[in-house]
Order: sequence, then structure tokens, then C-alpha cells
Amino acid sequence: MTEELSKGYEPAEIEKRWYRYWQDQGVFRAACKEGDPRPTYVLPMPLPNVTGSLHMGHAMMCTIEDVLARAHRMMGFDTLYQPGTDHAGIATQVVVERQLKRDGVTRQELGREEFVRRVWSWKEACGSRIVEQQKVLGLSCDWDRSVFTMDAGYSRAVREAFVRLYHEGLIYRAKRLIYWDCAARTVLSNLEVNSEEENGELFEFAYPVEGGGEIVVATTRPETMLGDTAVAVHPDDERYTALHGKFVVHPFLERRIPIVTDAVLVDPKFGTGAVKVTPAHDFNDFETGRRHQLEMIEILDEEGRINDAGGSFRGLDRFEARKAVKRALEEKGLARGHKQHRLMIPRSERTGTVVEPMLSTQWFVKTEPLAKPALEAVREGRTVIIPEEWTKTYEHWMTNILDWCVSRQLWWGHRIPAFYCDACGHTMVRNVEALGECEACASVKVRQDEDVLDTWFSSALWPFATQGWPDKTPELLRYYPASDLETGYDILFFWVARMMMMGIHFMGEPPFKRILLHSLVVDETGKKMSKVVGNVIDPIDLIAGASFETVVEKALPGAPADEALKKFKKAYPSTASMGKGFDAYGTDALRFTLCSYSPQSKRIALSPKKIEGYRHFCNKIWNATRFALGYLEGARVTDAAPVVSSLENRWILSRLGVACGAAREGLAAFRFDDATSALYRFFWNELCDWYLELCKPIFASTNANSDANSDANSDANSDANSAKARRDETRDTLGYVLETTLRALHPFVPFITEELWQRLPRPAGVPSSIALAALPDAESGRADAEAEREMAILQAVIVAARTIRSEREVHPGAQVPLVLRGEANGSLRVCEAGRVAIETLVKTSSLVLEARGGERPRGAALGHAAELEVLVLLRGIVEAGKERDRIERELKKAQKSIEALEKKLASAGFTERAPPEVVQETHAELASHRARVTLLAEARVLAEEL
RNA sequence: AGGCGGGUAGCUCAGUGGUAGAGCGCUGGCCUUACAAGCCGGUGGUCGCAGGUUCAAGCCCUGUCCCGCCUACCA
Repeated sequence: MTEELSKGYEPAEIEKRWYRYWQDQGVFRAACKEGDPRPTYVLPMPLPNVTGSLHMGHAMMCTIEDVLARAHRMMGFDTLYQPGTDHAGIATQVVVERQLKRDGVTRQELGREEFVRRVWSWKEACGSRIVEQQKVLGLSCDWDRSVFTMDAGYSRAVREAFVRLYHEGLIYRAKRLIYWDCAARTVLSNLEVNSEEENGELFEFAYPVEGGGEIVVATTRPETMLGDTAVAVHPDDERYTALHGKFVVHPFLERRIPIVTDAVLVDPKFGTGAVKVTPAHDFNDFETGRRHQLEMIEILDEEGRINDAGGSFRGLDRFEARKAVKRALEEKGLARGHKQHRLMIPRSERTGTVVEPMLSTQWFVKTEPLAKPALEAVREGRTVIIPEEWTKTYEHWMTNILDWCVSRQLWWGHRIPAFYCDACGHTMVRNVEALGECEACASVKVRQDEDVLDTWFSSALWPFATQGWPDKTPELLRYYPASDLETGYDILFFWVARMMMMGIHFMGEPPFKRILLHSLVVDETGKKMSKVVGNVIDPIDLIAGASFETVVEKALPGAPADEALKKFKKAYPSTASMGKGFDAYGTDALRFTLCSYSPQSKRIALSPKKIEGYRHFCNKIWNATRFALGYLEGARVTDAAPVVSSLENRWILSRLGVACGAAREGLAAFRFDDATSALYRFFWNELCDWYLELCKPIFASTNANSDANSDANSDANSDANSAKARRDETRDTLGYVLETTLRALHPFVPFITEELWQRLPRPAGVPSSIALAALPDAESGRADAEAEREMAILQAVIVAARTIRSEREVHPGAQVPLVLRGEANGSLRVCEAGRVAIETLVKTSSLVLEARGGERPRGAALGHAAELEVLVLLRGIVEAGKERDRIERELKKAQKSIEALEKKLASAGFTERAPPEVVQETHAELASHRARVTLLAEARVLAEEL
């Protein structure tokens, strides 16, 4: 720890050390101590799937959350960042089944018990990967409280919730048309189904009409005609009036099918204007069937094969059946052509297979009574959604919510606690793992429902089931409701809305005070990340560094490397200038980058170049500290800002307060972009660019004066004393400012700040980790308007002089004579006080301060800073012609501004109706432009003698 | 089709009615004892388009054209 800092910032080396330290020190632990006077801050982590590995979305989410958690911890809250993982029913089952398939076994062959055992062992072996990655990101969760949704305690809570809802009449079992995943052989909720436009075919065929003639229908799913129980036409469609009330004959199944009229289903302008109706396999047809009391014929089994109802097509897979039906229709001369057709294909989010609408008996949650209070909680502001615009989306969904199908035909998950008696048919819903005998007839022929619950049902209980509910544990009392819930807007419905419903229902109050939503992380061109497009980035590659070969292999698995790389670079144009791959940017740089994006926009276009930029920022922090450490020996660093007298010290403390205040405001308003940019600008553009540069001559003066000390000269001694006093004050200020700034930065960049903070002089009695130190605020600085004003004058003078030097191509190392002319009691006094600063930062060979009015030195370039004239003597260095052109250009600019302002002031409307201070400001602005014109005219004269 | 966003510098994005900001890029000059992952300068905008309100519009209103996302869809 005491060894010197390396010249460059190397994140890998420092990051690995501190995470262990934090865990060993128990920094992340929530106290949950009786009598703890601290307020609580509770942040339930959106539980990642146990199957998952960390993607950019997680990185975004985790970063934002960890910033919130760390900031609140530093603000003195008893902070619980609640971690855990989700058993992810279908996703996990699919993964394990795939693995079994490689070994040539099916889960049916293994049996349920053995299969579930295998899933558990898979979970033990592989399920912690994402947790390890979260630790790489620096998450400050209380890992000791981590919960897995299949834990015994959590499972009990899930059963309890089901049982209570059932007895309250909010859960029911019914036969409904649902989405069926034929690959996973389970029902899906409509949120687990994604529809995308794909190429398809609109196939037309004729139904022979009883008594002669035919009616042509069109379909994208010809095989469903095996379940047709009607043909519908529009009642007003004159083409078909003659057929009303007649029947068609099914060509394969010897079934009479009625022709019905239906104005809802049929759009006469589409296709042939006649629609085949398959009530058991289509949502619109289902409703049509209800309207006309049509027979509902199911034609598919649970694997998507044609069942007995399909006659000779029985046993065919649905896609084979499609071909077979078309062929058979052609053979019978009933095919009437086909055309290309774009249509929305619904696919299972997990297995990717085309889902089929099927009739099925399932368990449903009655959502309306639950949604209403959840809606009201937001309307009444008991829960606030940020950014606020999402409130509308939430309302829209909550008011149009459908009953929620919660049963799944899976083996991995919480088994539905419903028991059926085969003897008397009695149904019992109890919070038990097994039930021995029937409560009605005492028969032992009792079997449990085979199905498990939707994963979202269990995760809907997250805010309270993690805290021991239904028991009234100390944790539950202290940590419910949570403070914030932070997540991607894409799961507002899936999860957030459901937690709201369940939280209010079971706990009587909403589960969180605020809902914070961040945007989707997309590629640099704005496209969604996907393995199809080949633009996925593994956050770990950005942290640890990776060659493009490695990166591209993950982005587009299985594709030729050069093709994949081309696609990848197209998705991330800023990587064009990056040679072999990503450097190791480090966790801190990635975190800072993610925080720098505004939460207002709906997409976050990830730019690797931007991450590189923030790594440079980390390097800047590193080196500034390295510089400072060379002078901080013996610094007295205090809790509060020191009282200081010199301008630069007063100024930096004032700016420090502004920056820390802005950072706090940004954190509070969920505007991390504002917070990070305030700290970035302060650190780089104020602390490094100005303050440290101003410190240099002060620290350098030490040596000069210690030489002077050896003289017996008393003046030199007193000079030396005052120089020492100033040096000490500056040393203490620098120490304080740096220590404070690191604390302000810590929530965003935890690793580098801990590393550097541990090396800095700190106030007495600080905690063992920066993570437990106090988060600075506006009061951590010392507001000083006068210092800011004076410093602004010095900065303006220095910049003006530098600009002249640079524009006239004076060599940066060359010393130039500088003359500043102004008001003796005004800015000149400030310049006199800041003489050393000006001399050093401008590099002057001589600095003359004089009152305005006298003769100006000939051959000088004339600039201005506030009301000061800045004269840089350049005789013999610069060509007169170039200088003249430059002055003309500036004159034109100034004239243009003057015209605009004069026009504005000439308008009576403006002078009479605009607020007086605005008019005044405009006058002042005009005056300053006019003064500038005068100055430029004079500069032209001076330039003639260059 | 409906709903919600967005269009500002070459790129990615901030912007609170009072003459437009950042980072990156571009560009000129510097290896200046913390940092070339750097320093000192500079260039760059008809704020999608057309109206309107206002003394004043990137910001408010209306229309319009593009681009996203979500929801529901035509069998």
C-alpha cells in the first residue's frame, strides 16, 4: 500500500484487491439492528436468471443500482441492496433438457424427481456465474442475504401467496384459449410470446357448398382447416348473400360446416372476403365461435402433432401437416392458388418455436381487483415512477390488463399447491408440500396438481418474500417497503406491475417509494443487441480487455471470423480506430460511462470509444493523485473545509462545493449523467487544469525560500515565513479537496477511489473504507462568490494571452512580455495578487500592470479579458499581414452581433415589455461588443508596427 | 391501426422561453518533472420542415415529413 503509484492507471491490478477487502470488512452488510437510529435504504435487485451470464443490460442495471446503494450507504442509511437469483422455470428447464439431449436422454425417461435433482445440481455447478460477474462489477450487495427463488423459505411464501389468493377467489382454474409452446410443452403467458413480422404464404382453397358451388377462403395456416367449424362472411357482402345459412362440406372429415355472417371477424376487402373459422386454435375465431355457439374442435396434441380429430392426417407434425393438407387439397382440385404474405408470427421467447393457440385448462389470477389499487398507488403518488413519462404506459397497461395465466406444464418450479381427491373429486389448496388424505372423504387417493407456477408469480413476491414473509420477521418490518426499485423499462409489465399488485395486496402498501427505469442498451448505431445481428458485447470483455477475435466469437457465434468482425465494426463505428481489440478499460471506466448516459432517452447507444475516454479520466484521477501525493506529506486533512486565505484555495473550495452539490442533486433526481458530468468537469477542467497548475509555483517556492532562509536577512525570512504559510495552506487544501472529491466519486468509480483514498492523508477517525465514509455535498465546499469572480478574471487574462500566443504561433516554451491595462482598483488589483499565476501560466518574461489611458506599446497584439486590455509584445515574431486579416475577421463577427442587438433594442415591443433586467443585460452586451470593436480598431493600429 | 418517444456540431448526446453546450472526431502547436491515456489553442450548428403564440422560441401550440419502441392486428 505504501509503495509508489505506477505511472499509469492499471485497473486490473487494483480492482481485484478491493472487492475482497470490502467483503472481509463487512462493508456491504445491512445491519438490521434493533434501535438503529439510521433511516433505511432498501433496493431489491432485479433478480437475474440463474441460467444467465452478464450482458450489457445487466451491467447497466447493476451499475445504476450499485451507485444508488453506495451513495445511500455513504449518506448514512442502513442500506440493503438485496441480491438473489431467479430459478427461471422455462429457461432453466430448456437449458438442462438440451444438455440431456446431448447425452441422449429425455426428461421423461429420467422421471420428474430425477430430472429436478439434475436441475439442482446444474444450478449448483453453473448457477453462480452471474453472481461472480456481478462481483467483478463491484456490486455492494449484502451477499449473506442472497435469496434463490426455489429456497425452502421462499417456496413456502410462494405457496402461501397462492393459497391466500385462491381462498380469496382471486385465483381460479378454467379452460381457456392460451398460447402453447410445443417445444417446451407448456402454456405461456402472452408476455412470454414475441411476435415479429416474417415471410409467409396466404393459401387459398375452396370449400364445396352443399347443394352446389363453392366458397373460397384464405389462410396462412392451412392445417388448421382440420379444426374448422364455420366459414364466415360479412353480412353486407353481396357476393355471398346467396350463401347465408347454407353449409359447406369438409373435404377430408365428412363434416357439415355452417356459413355464418360476422361483421367483427370479416373484413370484406381482405382476401376473398370469406374466412375459415377455427375456434379452438385462433383467438379471433375463438371469439367468433362464442358469438355463434360453434363447435370447438382441437386438432393438436401437446407436441404440436395432429390428433385423432385430424382423421388421416393424425400423427403429423403441424408443419408436415401443413404441407400434407395443401397437397391433399390440390389433389382434390380445391386449391385456388397462393401468394407471398408478410405476417406476424408469434414465437416463444424461450424456445423460439412458433406458439399455437390451444384450448387448455389452466390456473389464472384475476387481475382486475389487484390492478386497481396498484394503479391508484401511482396516481396518488405513493409510488413515483421516474422518468415520469412511463406513468402513462403503466396506467395504460394496468387498465387494460388481462387475467394472468400462472400455471406452467414444467417440472422445474414451484409446484402448484392444489390437491385433488380421486375418490370424491374434492379440490384442496393448502400451503403444504404434500397432502396424505382427502379432507372430505379421507381417501388416500390424493394427487397434487402436476403443474408449476409461472416464474413471474414467484418473483412478484420478491420485495417481501426475501424478508421472511409470511412471518413477521425483523427484516420484514424494517426492510419493507423498499425505497427504490430500479430496472429496465422493458420489464415494467412483466415484473414491476406485478410486484405492485402483490405487494399492495399482501402487505397493504406499495412495495417501493420510487420506480426508477433505465433505457435499453443498444449498439452504437441504435440497433438492439442480438446474436443474429452480431452486435452483442460482453461487458467483461470491456472490463478485462479482449481481442476482436474473442469479442466477435461471442457476438456472432459460429460465423466466419472476418464476416463477423465486419458486422461488429459496422455496429460500432468507433472501434474502427481500435487496433486489435478492446483494452482493459476496467470496471470503473465502464461504470462511469454507463452513468454518463441520460436516462431520458429510450435507447443508450453504447460507444466503446466513450468508455476509452472515461478510462482516460480514471488515468487522470490516478495521476493527479500521484502528483498530489508528492506534496501532501504532513498535510492536516480535516472533516470540514479548511478556512483559507489565498485566492486559488478559496476558489477551489468554492468550486468543490458546487460540484459536490450538483453530484448530490443528480443522484437524488436520478440524473446520473448530470452527476458524473459535474464531477468530471470539476476534476479535469478545474482541479487539474487550473488548481494543480496554480499549486505548482507555490510548492516550488519552498525550495527557493529555504535557500533564502540561510541568509540572515529578515525580509527574506518573513517572505519565507509567508511562503511557508501559503504552502502549508495549499497543501492542506489540496489534501482536503482531493480526499473529498474521491468520496464524491466513489459511488461511480468504487475501485480507483478506494485505492487512492487509502493512500491519502485522511481526517482522524475515518472508517476503514471509503465506502463507509461520508458522501460530500454542497456544504463540503466553501462558497465564495468573490473568489470565483476574481479567479474568472485571472482565467480570462491567461486564456486571452495564451490564445494570442497560440494564434501567432509563438513557441510554447518561449517567454513573452505581457502588459495588462485596466482599472487600478478593479481587475488590476486582482492581477497583481495573481501575478505569479499569470506569469507561470502564460509564460511571461515580464509582466507590466498599468492603468489604461497612456500610450500603448507598439507592435503588440491586443486582446481583451473582461474590461482588461491584454497586450502581448510580439514585435518581430509575427507577420503584420496575417495579424490584419485576423483582426478583420473578428471585426466582422462583432459587427454582426451589434446589428442584431441594436435591432432588438430598437423594437419598442422589446424595451417596453421585456423584463427590465433583460433589457439592461442586452444594453450591457451591446456595450461590450461596441467596446470590442473599438479595441479591435486600436489593435489594427498597433499591428501595423509588428 | 393505436399509444409513447425522438430528429440539436462530422458522430454520440445534454439543453430550465432571453443570440446554442459537452465528449469524441477534425485541426495548429508542444515529449512543459502528475498524466502523449497528456498539455496549450482553434474549427465546426438555418436546432427535420411549414405555420402560429410571444417583445423574444431549440424550448410553448398546430400541421407535416422522417426514425425508433410498445400494444393490437387481415384470415
